[in-house]
Amino acid sequence: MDKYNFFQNVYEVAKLIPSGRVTSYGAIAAYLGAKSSARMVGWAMNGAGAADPEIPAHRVVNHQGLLTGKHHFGTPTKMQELLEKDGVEVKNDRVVDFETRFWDPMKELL
DNA sequence: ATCCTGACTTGAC
DNA sequence: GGTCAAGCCAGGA
Repeated sequence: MDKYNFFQNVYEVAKLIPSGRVTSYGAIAAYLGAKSSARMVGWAMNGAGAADPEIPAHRVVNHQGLLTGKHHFGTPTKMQELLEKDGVEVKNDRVVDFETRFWDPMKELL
């Protein structure tokens, strides 16, 4: 645990993201108290596929709603497919109504 | 030990 | 309103 707690927290929060909702790295980072380390959230997500259960990293996008991490999936379109499968409409590598579908752990999870 | 890179964010021009 | 630059932490070479 200890310093690895951060990564674990990221996984926990990511797993709590409801279907059809998306959040940003910064939001998770802020919830963990590491708002200045949004990159670490993305880095932590690097082990999302290795985590158990697997982390729905496709529900985590950047603050713009852009599928920046889609390249880290099997294929560049995998992330979009997963999002659409969750009921999230994706257009031009961007989540439609991102602000409406935005899930803030600090407010929703609290 | 140093340098570079990265799934980000914010601020300034 | 778009583009550039800096800040941030951690890990790999």
